[in-house]
Amino acid sequence: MGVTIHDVAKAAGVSVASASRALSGRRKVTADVAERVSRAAAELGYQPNAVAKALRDQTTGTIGMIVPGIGNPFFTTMVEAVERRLQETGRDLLLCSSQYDPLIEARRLETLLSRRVDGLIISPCDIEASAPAVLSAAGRVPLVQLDRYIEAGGTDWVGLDDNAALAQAVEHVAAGGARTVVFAGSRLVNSSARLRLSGFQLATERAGLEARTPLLGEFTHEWGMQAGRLLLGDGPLPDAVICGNDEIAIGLIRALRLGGIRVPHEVMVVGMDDVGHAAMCDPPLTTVAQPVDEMAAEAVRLLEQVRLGRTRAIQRIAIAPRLVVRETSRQRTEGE
Amino acid sequence: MGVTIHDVAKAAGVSVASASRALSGRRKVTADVAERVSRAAAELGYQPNAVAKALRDQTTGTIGMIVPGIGNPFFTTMVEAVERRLQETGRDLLLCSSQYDPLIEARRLETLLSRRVDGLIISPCDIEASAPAVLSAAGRVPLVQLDRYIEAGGTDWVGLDDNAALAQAVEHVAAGGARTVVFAGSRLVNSSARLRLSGFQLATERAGLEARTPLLGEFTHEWGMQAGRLLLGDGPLPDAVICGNDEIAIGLIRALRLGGIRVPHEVMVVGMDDVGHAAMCDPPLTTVAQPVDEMAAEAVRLLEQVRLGRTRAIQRIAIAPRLVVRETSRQRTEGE
DNA sequence: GTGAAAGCGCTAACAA
DNA sequence: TTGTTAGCGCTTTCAC
Repeated sequence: MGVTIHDVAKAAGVSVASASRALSGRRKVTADVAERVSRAAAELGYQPNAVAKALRDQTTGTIGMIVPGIGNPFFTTMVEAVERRLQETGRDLLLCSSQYDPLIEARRLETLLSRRVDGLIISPCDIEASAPAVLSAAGRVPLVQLDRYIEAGGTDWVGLDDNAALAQAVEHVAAGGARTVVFAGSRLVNSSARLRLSGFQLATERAGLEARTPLLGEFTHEWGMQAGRLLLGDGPLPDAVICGNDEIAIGLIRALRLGGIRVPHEVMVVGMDDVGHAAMCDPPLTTVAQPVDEMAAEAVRLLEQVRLGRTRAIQRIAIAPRLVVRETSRQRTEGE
Repeated sequence: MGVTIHDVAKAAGVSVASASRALSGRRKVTADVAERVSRAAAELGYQPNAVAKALRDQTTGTIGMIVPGIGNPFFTTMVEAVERRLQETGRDLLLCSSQYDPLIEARRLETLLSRRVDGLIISPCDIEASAPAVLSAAGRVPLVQLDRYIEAGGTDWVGLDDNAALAQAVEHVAAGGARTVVFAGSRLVNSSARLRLSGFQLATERAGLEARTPLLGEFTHEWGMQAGRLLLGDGPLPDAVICGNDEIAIGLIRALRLGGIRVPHEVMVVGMDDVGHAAMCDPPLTTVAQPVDEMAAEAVRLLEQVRLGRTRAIQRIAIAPRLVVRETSRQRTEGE
């Protein structure tokens, strides 16, 4: 480490100012200077110091991202999409996991801020407890919430149109002949959980289906299995189960099959997200896909807008989902 | 943004030096000064500028990590483990994906270096093409390879003891009564692929099993399915299939079952890694677990050692795997 | 078109 | 113990 622009300037026989100009190419220099500087830089193996540049420019070219957990394939997919998007404009991603803990989340927010990230993309882990730290951060740097959000509002948000997603799922099973249907989701500690449940209720009402008491636990495979067992032990099965995410759906199907129930013949199951192993499980899972790339693109675009200093209203962008019909939901033929 | 240590000093009525000392607590100041400074800082909402500190200290408290793809659950698990580990010493992770492309990888390496990361953890995507960039980076900053590595050697490495892993898998199916066995892995473009194949060959030889021609493709579910179909269409099935990772195993099992073959009754299948859905697939997958947390810890520890300036020999740390017997490999009872 | 110099925010010498 | 100051590496006025 350690060849600076001074070394390059000296080797090229010019001032540091000229070296800087030549290297950046943003100001005119004579061809001769340009040539000498670029050769000197190459020979010395000069590599600009981004830290010094950041201090000088008051911008780091870095975006911070905080997700509840990197283990969850949904967030992983999001991270990947955001990273790709940032690459296109030469920026880097500072990634943190809050490990589903608002305290850790607040701490990570602090360090990201102290590292002077140019913007923040966050999926807050708790709809209430995350609010103070998120709002305070939003006051200091462009911030957009992605997927999950805090109740308080006050910052931009990009996510799924959960109402539309649940409507698609419910209408799909209704069209397949379902009359009774239950929702297996997560306890209402985050916005996704709440939105999906209320979207489900809205949709079943509109479709005239009988909605049983929802099963609320975690967004995990384990909870899916438990929910399946609950269903098995509790009277007649519903015609269909709509799940809060794919993991729950896969666990639930497994429990059902272990209980001797055939999917979709006896119970239809629909997941949500379409990440990870949804397409590969057995049978392949019907689910509602989140347009992850679009969401990432929107989030980055929003960050940009604020950065350009435009004063603008707070934006909430809900992106339309796409139903992916695979094999866990069979369209029953007429009269069957 | 924008309250600096100067503002704090002025508000507290002391010099910036005293403010700095009081804030860091690393040098003696009178109780009075300490008190006034910390109150001023709190009132102004002072937040130290990590960029300036980094420039001054010539250290950023940041570790760069490059993995081939964030979509792969194995790398995700690794990233998570490393992130957790770094947290413990107050450092942050700058995460990049090379997208399995040596060119992108080299570029990411450059920008990480220019951001002056204190160390680099990388899983090079290509055993040969990744070498120049990795070696050049290793010359500028502490670097450890994790999991995959480049052929050239010359840097520290932490990974799985692949020979031991394959030995465990092979001995397990041999003990279960297998006589003929085939390996379904990835083409030999990275070190993991090579090591696992050679480990397999060694182990089958030692165990006196008949090893059929290996099936080499990608580390993906799709390739697993294709390999399964290949097996189905090609004469008598082997007694067991050892797979290069869990994704391949899950795909292969699916293809086999679609072909009417029962697992493990007709063919035993063993995966490798034990991340993602291995435990949750149907039937649950017997696999060889990578001790991811330990590997992450070792990698971070190695970085530390170099940082402390100890001159030391290049280290290669192979960590022992752990066989996880689930249901895709049945121990056949004696005389069956 | 080029060079000298200021300054981004911070900490550690060095003096007092 | 405290204050003054230099300097980390860079870019950009401001003169020439």
